[in-house]
Amino acid sequence: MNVFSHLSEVIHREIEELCGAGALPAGLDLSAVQVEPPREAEHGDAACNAALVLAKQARRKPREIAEHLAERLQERTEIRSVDVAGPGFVNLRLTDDFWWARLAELLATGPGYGADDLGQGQRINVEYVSTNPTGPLHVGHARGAVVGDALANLLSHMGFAVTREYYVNDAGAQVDTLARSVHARYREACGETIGAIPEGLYPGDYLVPVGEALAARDGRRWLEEPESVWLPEVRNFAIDAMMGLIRDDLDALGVRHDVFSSERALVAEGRVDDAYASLESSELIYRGVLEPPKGQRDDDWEPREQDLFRATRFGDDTDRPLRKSDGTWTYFATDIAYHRDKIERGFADLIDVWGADHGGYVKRMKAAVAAISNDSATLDVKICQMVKLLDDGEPVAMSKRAGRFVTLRDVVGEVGRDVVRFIMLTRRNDAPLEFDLRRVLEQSRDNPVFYVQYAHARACSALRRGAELVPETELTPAALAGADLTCLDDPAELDLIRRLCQWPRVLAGAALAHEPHRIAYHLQELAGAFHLLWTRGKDDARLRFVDAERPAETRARLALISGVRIVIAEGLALFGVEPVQEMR
RNA sequence: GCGCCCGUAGCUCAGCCGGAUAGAGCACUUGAUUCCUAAUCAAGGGGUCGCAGGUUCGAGUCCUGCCGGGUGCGCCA
Repeated sequence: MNVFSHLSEVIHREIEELCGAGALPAGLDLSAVQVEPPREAEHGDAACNAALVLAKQARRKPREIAEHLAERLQERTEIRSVDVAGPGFVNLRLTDDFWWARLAELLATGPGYGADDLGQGQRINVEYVSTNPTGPLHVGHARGAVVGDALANLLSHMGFAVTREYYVNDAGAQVDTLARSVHARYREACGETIGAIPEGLYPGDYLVPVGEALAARDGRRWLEEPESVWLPEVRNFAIDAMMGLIRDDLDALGVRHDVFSSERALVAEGRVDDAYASLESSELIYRGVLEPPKGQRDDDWEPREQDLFRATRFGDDTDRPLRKSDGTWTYFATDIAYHRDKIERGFADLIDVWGADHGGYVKRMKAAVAAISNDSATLDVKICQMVKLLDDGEPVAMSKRAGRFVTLRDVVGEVGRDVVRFIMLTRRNDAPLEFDLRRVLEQSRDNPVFYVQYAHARACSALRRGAELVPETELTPAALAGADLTCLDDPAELDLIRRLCQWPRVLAGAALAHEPHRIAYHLQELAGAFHLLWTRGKDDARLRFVDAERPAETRARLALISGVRIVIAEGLALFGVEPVQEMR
């Protein structure tokens, strides 16, 4: 049960009955009525703003509405007390019995607690990573990869039918550059002396084995041919090699996709022409000349008539070109076709996870989605800000131009997949992220990965200990659900139960807002409440989790611990992180 | 010049479609270990929520204008 949804339903019903009884006018709009955990614990277990939001439309004083509502809520058995506070908040305090029943419910559900059917099978497409197939992934890419993957996990957990997608930019000039770079390495592999890699080609060493593999497959046949002959062949070979590299990188991170969509295929199948024709038939394309861009050196600028998409009709700042001067499509044009393709495949909800450098494209892409779907599809773009890589507080130099950048593989090798994944989710996507290679391995309070993992390990440890000292009890969650929990009456214990019971609400909020980082914060708070209780047991023997002299209390406490373990494990699973059983 | 993101404690950041006395960690000061892992916990100080207006019963949150930082700006992707 989502406690807050439950209370919200109860309150909605009570208000409607108040309307029916004439205490309030009929036909009130209750959409703004909310029940949420109050910031201050003294305000109770749940607070409702109904009286404040309804006062105006009901033309009553907030406190008067609150008093009416409080009077009715008082009658309910699960509610211990109701207070009208401040300007008209209705603060609810639930009985201990209610909370114990929720803990039992959590245990009876076991893994999957908090899962819901919010999405009701609604299809949603999450596109992430989508880096150009020109080299290995670096740490910056890891952020988008993890955010997209965790978001997809979360949405799937909450009842959405999620498709995880990677858009392969295998058309355009950059893959030609890739092909030329590989050809240089190929000549090298064939025994030619190539010297320094020419300016404008990719210099990275990762292309050396690709050149060698090409030589091994095709021998010397591309040495004497003109570029126009070898380029398409080498390009295909190189793209395959790069995608293999990228997939391996993603594997190392535990990130997977259901669909890889090829830009080249999209163009070849005429899908861009289709999208163009569709926009044209809606009279959203015209021949026009754009203003020169300001604030940057524009030596080469000359006014030119182009095919322009009326993006300004949909909130963009300027209309956008669809064709380059050589007649080929712009990146934006193929991207429109790609998003149109997603919509035609039956997705009304699209999420794109992009890097910070694409921030300027959000408006035009949203405009395009609105245009091609007649406003029936939504696009949410999650921009992931930069990752600042540090080593014990000192910035780690990264230079893509010199072909020297910290690869994802290096970082995963250094600190492990789980650490990378968790850290990438500890910030809002639009806030920059510091990633300190040294600090994320520290075993201390300020390392969130450790702190949460340690709580899980401690819970496991106590359960192991319980199995030793009270061998006659079964300690599976299902068995513990039947325990007598009434001794869990210490404020710290009840506080922990309440936090566990917020899990469904946290998941729902994170899923609807597309904000997986909220889970990381909740896990940290939960771990904190658990660590606190653990230490309390040192001062106060009555609160110790495992005590062979008192098997009934031990059973109840192990039930609580089992709940903690389940929720932390659930959260980590959504993040794709393996919970640890013990710290070493 | 324009767009987008950000501006909250000394530092790094939360703050959930506006809600009550603005929170956490780090750092600093002090304390807790014969006992389930002290790899932890507790207590304390620390704020004009960038600035100024506005909307509202109520603004860190919404609107407008400034200031500061980041990022991007026809045919590159």
